[in-house]
Amino acid sequence: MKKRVTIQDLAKELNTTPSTVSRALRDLPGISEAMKEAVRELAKKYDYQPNAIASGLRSGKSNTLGVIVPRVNRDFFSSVISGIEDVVFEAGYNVIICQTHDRLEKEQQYINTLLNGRVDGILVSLGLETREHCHFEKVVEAGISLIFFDRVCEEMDVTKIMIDDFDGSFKAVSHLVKMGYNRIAHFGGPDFLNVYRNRKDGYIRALEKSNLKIDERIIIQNDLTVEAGKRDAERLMKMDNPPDAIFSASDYSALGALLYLKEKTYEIPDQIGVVGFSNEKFTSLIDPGLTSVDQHSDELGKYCAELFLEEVNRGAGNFVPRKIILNPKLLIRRSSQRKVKI
Amino acid sequence: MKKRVTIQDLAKELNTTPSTVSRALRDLPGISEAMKEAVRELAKKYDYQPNAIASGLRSGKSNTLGVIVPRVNRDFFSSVISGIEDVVFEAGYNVIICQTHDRLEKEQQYINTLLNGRVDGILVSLGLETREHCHFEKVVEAGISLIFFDRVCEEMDVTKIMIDDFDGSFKAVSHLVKMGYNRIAHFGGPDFLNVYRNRKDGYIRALEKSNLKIDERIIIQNDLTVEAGKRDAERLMKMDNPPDAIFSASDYSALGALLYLKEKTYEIPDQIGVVGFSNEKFTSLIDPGLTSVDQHSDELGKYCAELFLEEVNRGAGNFVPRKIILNPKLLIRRSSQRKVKI
DNA sequence: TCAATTTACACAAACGTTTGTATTTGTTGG
DNA sequence: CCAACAAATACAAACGTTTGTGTAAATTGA
Repeated sequence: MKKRVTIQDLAKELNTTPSTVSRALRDLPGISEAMKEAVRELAKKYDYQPNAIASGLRSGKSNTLGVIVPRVNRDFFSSVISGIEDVVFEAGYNVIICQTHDRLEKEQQYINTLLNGRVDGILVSLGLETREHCHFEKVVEAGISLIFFDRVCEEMDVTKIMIDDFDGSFKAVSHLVKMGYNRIAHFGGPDFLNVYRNRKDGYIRALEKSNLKIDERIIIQNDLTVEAGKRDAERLMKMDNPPDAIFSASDYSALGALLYLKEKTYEIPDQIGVVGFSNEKFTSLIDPGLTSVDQHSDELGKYCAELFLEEVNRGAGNFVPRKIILNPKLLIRRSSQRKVKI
Repeated sequence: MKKRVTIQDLAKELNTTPSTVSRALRDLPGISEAMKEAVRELAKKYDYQPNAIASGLRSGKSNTLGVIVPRVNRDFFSSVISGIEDVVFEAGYNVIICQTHDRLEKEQQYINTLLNGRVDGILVSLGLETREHCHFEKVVEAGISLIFFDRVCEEMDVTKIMIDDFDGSFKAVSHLVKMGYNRIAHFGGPDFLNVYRNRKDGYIRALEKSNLKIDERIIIQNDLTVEAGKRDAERLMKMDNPPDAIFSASDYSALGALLYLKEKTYEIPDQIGVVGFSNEKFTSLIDPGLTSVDQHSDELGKYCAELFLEEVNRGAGNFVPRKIILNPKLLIRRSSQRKVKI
């Protein structure tokens, strides 16, 4: 086990001091070019690697960014993460990824761990259980930059970046209407999360605009899993007056519905249309292809990262929190393209 | 911006010293129960949070584990990561996830970053480009525990954990043979990676055992993407003597093949069978369902994590590197279940 | 030529812990 | 009652950087 060479070792060999070596390595002013060159050369010779921990302790900066998401195995989130990583890694930051599995407790735990680890910033997309936000207040109090994306905490005065869920829903439902569906059900998530409330509102607005009746009995709130989708599709289809289309706020419950409907040999899209949300990879692979709303996840991640970098570079005080809303895009696939309009 | 309370603040208020407080908090012997209680109480009162950076600097332990994978948006990897996280988080470790996107350069970069960040261990699954391993030697030299999973570096004398790719392939191909297919093509990856070499060997062995001819022309090496699958399926089907089944070392290229075949209206599985590898989520969603080999990804992640914990607890010297091989499981879906045996 | 300024470096403290050792206090046995 | 010992705590150094300040030498300007 090789002992790692430190700044002090370099200084000793050059008959100088750690401070000079440190400044030389970072190319700070006040050091002669000759000395800088000598330091760089020796550092290279010994393959000197700075101790990020020591540096972090002294400077108060860890060059690490924490990212908290419900789960990494959602294409949406893993794609956002890729976007974030691409940008911040270039700027010399590490990324710590934390999965809450939609559990509030995990979220709180991770916030603590990240604060203890002295990350320079935290990017969060809320879990399904999160209705309070005192754990996030701690982040702000600690002077650490906090940015929400997608599922945001609206009460907090920090930067948020999301997509226009209302608009995405509105487009999706308007498309269904245009295809001739006129009794459109909705699967939504908890109302306290911006994304699900807005998706529902967009759905309602689109119906209103088309003078279609809003029927609370076919607006269903569930946990947006495949299983919930199956279960609630069954419930809907067994009603006296079943819907002729389902617009789900999640691709997963849309998939559940689709699987149920296929099993029961409903004709999709002719008999019943299905539309999801998020443009998960599988939506283009299944049969029929599932119409969905793309959230520009990669772009969103990059944007998040850039905002974070700007915020840390400007210092907490000199940065005005902002809200950024990206326009989503409806991707029409076969599950909603009725050939025969009734 | 609230100043964080330190061990020294607590010591001052209790008229004692930092060392006593530190030991009290960690419940070390040599401190009276009364003092421990007082310290704990005050720590709670001020919501004292230990500075992990300072602790890491002094103790030489960062309580962080680095995980390097080709990409997080593969179900296999994201599931392994979940397994790892579940286990090590309980033990007080953080996880830093790094994506190489199968690029050697990224892999080397991340190794450096993790070493600088003084992680306590690194778990790696190799990228497709990795043929050398001096960047991993550095990890061992630094005395940091290194564990490979799935795509391992065979030359290195460290713990490796993988699935029995040979066996998985053998099972898959034997199944195809049993279903009556007798000209089975193979999509594989680079031979220098254990997983692809073994999958190919298993394929060959299964053919040999069934006295089927090995035809090099229908053993194809590509980059295992969907596109490659499409392209090479086309190539195969345009041969004079096309195969009646394709066994792919990756679900993605199997999917590509399947999409091409469906587009050309080949009957799957009757005219041609398709089998993939990894049991990606989409395999059960597409139509027809894609037969695939499950790698127990979650279990594998947990196992990795447990081995890491054992290794750090025992200290680098007192741990015998080992090789662990999990048995994979063939999941038979419709894409290979011929109703009519020819 | 000499004070004023600049340049290049050295010195030392600090970041918040952990840990080995010294010291104080209290307890025990002969 | 005092040496011997154990228990509880204090002291101080250390981890490897960064950074504010001090200081000598080199440079400048009149």
